[in-house]
Amino acid sequence: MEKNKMIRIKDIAKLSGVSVGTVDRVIHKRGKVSEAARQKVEKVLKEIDYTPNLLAKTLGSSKVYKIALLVPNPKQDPYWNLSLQGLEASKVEWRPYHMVLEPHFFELHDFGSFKSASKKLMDSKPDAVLSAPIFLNEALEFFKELDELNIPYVHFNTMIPDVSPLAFIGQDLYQSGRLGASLINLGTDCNNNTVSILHVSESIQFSVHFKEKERGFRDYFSSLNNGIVTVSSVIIEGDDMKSFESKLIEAIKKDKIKGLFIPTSSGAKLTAEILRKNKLSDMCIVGYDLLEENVELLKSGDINFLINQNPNRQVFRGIHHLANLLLFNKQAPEKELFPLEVITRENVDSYIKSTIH
Amino acid sequence: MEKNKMIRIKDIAKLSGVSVGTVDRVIHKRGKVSEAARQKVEKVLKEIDYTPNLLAKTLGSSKVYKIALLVPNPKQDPYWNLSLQGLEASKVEWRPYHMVLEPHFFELHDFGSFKSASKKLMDSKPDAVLSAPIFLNEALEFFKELDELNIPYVHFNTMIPDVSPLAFIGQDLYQSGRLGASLINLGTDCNNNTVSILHVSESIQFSVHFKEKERGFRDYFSSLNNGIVTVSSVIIEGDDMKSFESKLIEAIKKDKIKGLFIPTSSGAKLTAEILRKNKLSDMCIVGYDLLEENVELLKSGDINFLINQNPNRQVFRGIHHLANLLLFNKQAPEKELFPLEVITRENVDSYIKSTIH
DNA sequence: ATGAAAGCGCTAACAC
DNA sequence: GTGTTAGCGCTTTCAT
Repeated sequence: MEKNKMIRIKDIAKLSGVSVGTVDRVIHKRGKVSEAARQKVEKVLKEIDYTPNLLAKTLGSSKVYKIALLVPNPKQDPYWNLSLQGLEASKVEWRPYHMVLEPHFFELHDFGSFKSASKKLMDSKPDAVLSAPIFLNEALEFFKELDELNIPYVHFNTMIPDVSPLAFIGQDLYQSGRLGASLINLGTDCNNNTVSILHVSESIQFSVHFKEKERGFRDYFSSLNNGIVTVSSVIIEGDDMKSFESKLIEAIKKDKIKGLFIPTSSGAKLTAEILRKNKLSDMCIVGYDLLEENVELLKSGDINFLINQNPNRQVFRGIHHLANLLLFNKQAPEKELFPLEVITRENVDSYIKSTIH
Repeated sequence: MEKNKMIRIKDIAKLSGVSVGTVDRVIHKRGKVSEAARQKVEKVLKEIDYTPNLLAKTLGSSKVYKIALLVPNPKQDPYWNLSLQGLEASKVEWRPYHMVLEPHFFELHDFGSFKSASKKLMDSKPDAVLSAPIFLNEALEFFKELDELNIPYVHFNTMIPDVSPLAFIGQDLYQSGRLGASLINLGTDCNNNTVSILHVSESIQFSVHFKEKERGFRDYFSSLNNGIVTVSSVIIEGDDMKSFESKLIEAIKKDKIKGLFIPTSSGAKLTAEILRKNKLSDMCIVGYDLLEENVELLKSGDINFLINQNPNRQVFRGIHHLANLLLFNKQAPEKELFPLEVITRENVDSYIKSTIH
C-alpha cells in the first residue's frame, strides 16, 4: 500500500557513510561537523526525499515549545473571547506535541498596557508569537524586536502594512465590505434612499481594518448601475450613550437611511437597541460575528445579517502554522484568507452547533 | 507548566505490583491474565487518569489501519469528486499514524454495482468504513454485515433511518430547505407568485435527502404570514433533455414561478441554460454546492445563491472520527452537523480560495 | 569532530 | 499467566 519504506536518519547515515549523530547535526545545524562530512550528507539529502518522523521526533525529545498569543483583553470587547476559544481548541490539538500556549492581554485604549503586555510576553521567551495587530504603528517596535530575535510571528484579524509576519490569517476586509453592501442591497429597496456605514469610533480601532471594509462597502454601491443609492458614513466618537443616540437618530432621519453596515462586532447591539426604542424598524442591518448578543438580535429579527469572521478559527489556524514551523520547519502560506460567512436567522443555529476544527 | 508528569504504563505496573506486559494485556484485553492480576491493575486504572501516549503507541506498533470510503462514482456526478478531495486531505493528515485510506465506487443507478463494490470493500478487510448511504433500504444488508463483523462505520451526506452508524456527518437537511426558501424569499418578490422546488428526478436519488429539503422548503413558506406565496414542486423524470425543457417552461409559465429551489447540485446548470435560452431572466435560483459549473453560474448572475454542503470536509471529519476511534478508542459524537453555508457572488471566491482543514 | 549508546512510552515477541 | 526485552525513529549525552 505505502510506497517504499519511509527513509530514516539511519538510512541517510548509511548512504553517506557517516553516523546518525552526524546526520542529525547536519540536519539541525547543531554541533560541529567537518566540511567533508557536511557535503556528503547534504548530497544525499538533496537526492532523496527525507521527511522526519514527527512521532519519533517529539517522543525522543524533551523540548517544550511555547507559543504566545497577544490580543486585546476580552473583558473590554467580547469579540476577543472568541479567539480564546480557538486557543483552547489548539491546546487540545497540540498537547501531545509538547506545545505550551499562553495568552497575553492588553487594554484596547491603553498603549501603556500594550507596552507592558508585550514586555511580559518577551520575558516569557516564547518560540513563536500569534498576534492581533491592533496598535499599528505604535506596535511596530514590538514586531521589530521579534524580527531581531528571530522569533517567528503570525498576524490575524487585520493585515497591516510595513510588517512582514510569517503569515496573515483572516478575511479579505475589502471584500468583506463589499459583501456587507450586497447583503444590504438585498435586504432593502435602496433606491432613492441612503445606506450608511456606522463607525462607533473607539479611537484606536478606527483604523486599517475598518477603512478597508468601508472602501469595499462604498465600491460595491458605486459599481451598481441599477439604482440610485447614496452612501454615507455616520461617525460617532466618544463613549457617551446619550449623544450616540441623538446623533444616530438625527442622521437616519436626515438622510433617510434604510441600511446600516456596522463593521465592528459590538456595535450592532447598541444600534439595534436605539432603533427599537425609537421605533425605526424598517432598517436593514448587517453586523459582524457570532457574539451571543448578535445571535439574539438576528433571531429576534432586529438585525438581518451577520458576517462571521471566525476569530476562533483564525487563532486555531495561526497556531497550526506556527506549530508546523517549529516542529517540522514547514513554511506557512503568506496569507490564509478565510471564507466570508453569511449568517442569517435560518442558518445561525447550524453555525453555533458546529465546532472548531 | 504541565501538571504532574504524565502517567506511563510503567507507573501503573509499579503501582499495581505487576509488570508492564500484564498492564498492557489488561488494557487491551489481549493475552491471558489471572483474575487477581486483572483486579489489581483495574483498581489502579480506576483511581488514576491514564491516557496512553499516542506517539509512543503508533511508533511502537506496526499495525496499519485501513479505512474504506464507499461513494458513488464521481464520473457520474461531479458532486462526489468533492468528497474525494476530502479523502486526499485526510491521507496527508493521517499518513504519520499508519492509516491507509481507500475509496470504493459504485454506479448511482445500478444496484448491482453497489453490491459488487461493497463486496470488494469487504474483501479488503477494512478496520472501519465511511459511507454515503445512497441506496437506502437496498443497502441495509451491507450495514448489517458491518454490524455483525463489528466494523465501525460512519455515514455522511444523508442521514437514513433504521441504521445506527457510529456517527452521522452532514447538514440538517430540513433546515437546509428552510434556508433555501428564505434565500428565495429574499431574492424575489414572491407575493402572488409561485416558488418551486425542482426535482430532476434521477430515480434512486429521489429519496430521504431531497424529501427532507422539500419539507423544510415548504414549511418555511407556510410559516410566513406576510405574503401570499404558492409553493409547487416540479418533478421531471427521465433523462430526456427535450422533454425536460418543455416541461419546465410549461410549469414556469403556467404557475408564474418566480423562484426555483434546486436541491441537487448538478441540476442548476441544466436549469439555468434552459432559462437563458428561453429568455426567462427574472427568476431567483438557489442551488447547491461549489461545483465549478455552479460557481460560474453564480458569477454570471444566472443563479443567485448556492448552499454549500462541504462534502470534502464531511469526508475529512468522518475519517477523523474513525481514526480517533481506531487509534484512541475515542467515541465520535452521534451527529456532527455542519454549518449551512450561504454562497453569493460576493463571497464565492473567498470560499474557493480557502482550503480544507 | 564523530560515533556509540541510552533513552522517550509503547507494542509484541519471547522466555519461563 | 507473567515478566523481560528488543525494537519503533529520533534526540541527546558521553566517550573518543
